[in-house]
Amino acid sequence: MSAAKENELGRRDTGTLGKLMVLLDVVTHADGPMRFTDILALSDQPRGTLHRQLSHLVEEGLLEIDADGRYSSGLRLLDLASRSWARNEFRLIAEPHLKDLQDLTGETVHLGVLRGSSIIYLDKFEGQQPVRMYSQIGNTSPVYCTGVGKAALSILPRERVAALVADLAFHQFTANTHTADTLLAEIEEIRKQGHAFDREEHEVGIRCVAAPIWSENLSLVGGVSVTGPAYRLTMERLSEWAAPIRKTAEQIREAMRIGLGPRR
Amino acid sequence: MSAAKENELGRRDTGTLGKLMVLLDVVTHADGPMRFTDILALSDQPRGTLHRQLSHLVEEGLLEIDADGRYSSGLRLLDLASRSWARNEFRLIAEPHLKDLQDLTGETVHLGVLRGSSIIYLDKFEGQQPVRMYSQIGNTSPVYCTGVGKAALSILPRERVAALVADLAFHQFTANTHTADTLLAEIEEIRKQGHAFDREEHEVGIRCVAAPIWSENLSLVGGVSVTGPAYRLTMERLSEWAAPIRKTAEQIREAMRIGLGPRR
DNA sequence: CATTCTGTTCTATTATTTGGAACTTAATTT
DNA sequence: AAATTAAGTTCCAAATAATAGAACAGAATG
Repeated sequence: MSAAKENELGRRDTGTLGKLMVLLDVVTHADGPMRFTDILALSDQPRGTLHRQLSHLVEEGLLEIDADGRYSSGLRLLDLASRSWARNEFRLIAEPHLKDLQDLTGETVHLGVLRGSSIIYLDKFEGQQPVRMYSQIGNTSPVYCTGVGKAALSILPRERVAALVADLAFHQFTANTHTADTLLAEIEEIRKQGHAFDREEHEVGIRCVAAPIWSENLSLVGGVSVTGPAYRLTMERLSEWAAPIRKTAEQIREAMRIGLGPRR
Repeated sequence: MSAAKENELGRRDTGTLGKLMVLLDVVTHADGPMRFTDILALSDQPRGTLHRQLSHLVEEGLLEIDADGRYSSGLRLLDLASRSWARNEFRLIAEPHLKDLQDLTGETVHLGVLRGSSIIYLDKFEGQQPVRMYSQIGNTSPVYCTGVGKAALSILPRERVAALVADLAFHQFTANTHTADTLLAEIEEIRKQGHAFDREEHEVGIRCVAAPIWSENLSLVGGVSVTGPAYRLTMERLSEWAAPIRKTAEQIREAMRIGLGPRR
């Protein structure tokens, strides 16, 4: 894992909080609970310092330490995130439209938002019921291999896309996963079409269509998608859904203009 | 809101992180986005100090600030929590047992854990039944009006329960919500029975049965519950499920003893 | 146009964090 | 079982970051 290397990559790691957040990242990204020494090896802090930093995080419930002295992330994060999610304005505004789209297509509908070079999934409507679970919500995926990600990139100014792509490490998830060049080419296509496909680029057997959503000043950039198994979601079927999904995205954008702008 | 008062109530608010977490709490507990001045009124920091603190939180993605300068909680929390949830050992161990219980009862099954004087819901298996309850993973509820909460208290030493109850503010959610005295009395009952009922004490029309789960050193205390609408979950029905739910709790406890204890 | 309200920036002072070593305690080896 | 090594914790002078308060700037209000 290159978690410790994040220090060098853009991320703020100065200031008391910055250093603590790096630690929190290290622990939450680990495959399982970490012992003190494991963390020490990844952090470039002296032992005494690290020990106090971890103690502070534990005291605040951001980390937990078990009987064996192993650290894992704390449940306070769940509480904070649960509130953050429940009150998220974008999600609240989009919710009814996502539900409508789910009713229309019968497939899984996702709402995602661009954060750095990842898409964070904010909501998901599956089958008959809204799933209020973190099973997928809160998950992040790379921009370059998700429908929502590519849709989001397509409405950013070209220079911002170029800058973002330049800093990206492309991991080849499937045979169809993009590289920098093919990604930039497809984004031009998406600009014209107004919607993006994921042709099994992230996971074999999974396809999706997505359309972008954005606020006027681009402070919020994301998208909606309809996702499902390739055997059911043929490219023809996906193409049929392109228009309705663009319409849903448009409706959400409009609702945001009204809903978020009363004080503007 | 008494968010700022938390300073006086036990919670650590010294140290750089402690102060920042108080702010994060204030913002995430608010009903909506807060302006700088709103936060200033609840915090006892000078303006300049508060300004920098908020900037740091925004820089780390723990808070977000919109075009109108209003603060709300940041999406980074979702990402962190999603990982925390996915890798939580207690949840992973309990998962198959919860699913079995759901299959058996057909009603909603919850897994909760005691944190301070609240129960945090860690997982939920929902039936196909049409009646939807408002419950969400990561949500917290007071110990005194939930089945899992009362079950959890019943396995704590009496002096710890007394201390916890003494510091509790009892909000009367329904006509059946406990007060300190009735709660302590019922906990004695639950100790004998091995399971707890929620007789519409939190929400009118919602009942549940719960059984406690705990680790040997009480580092983890929580419970499972089966919850549903009162018209379907008569007290007779709930009583029938008391045995199976105690069995599920027992199985999870056993699985934890093995699953969490290889290094012990 | 003056005035208040709101948010931002600056700097000497103060408090916290740091780094390094010393010190326990647990695990491993001989 | 003693000796050795590793793992984790505590301590304190020095370095660094946070604080308080005032001064500044911009927007909203009368």
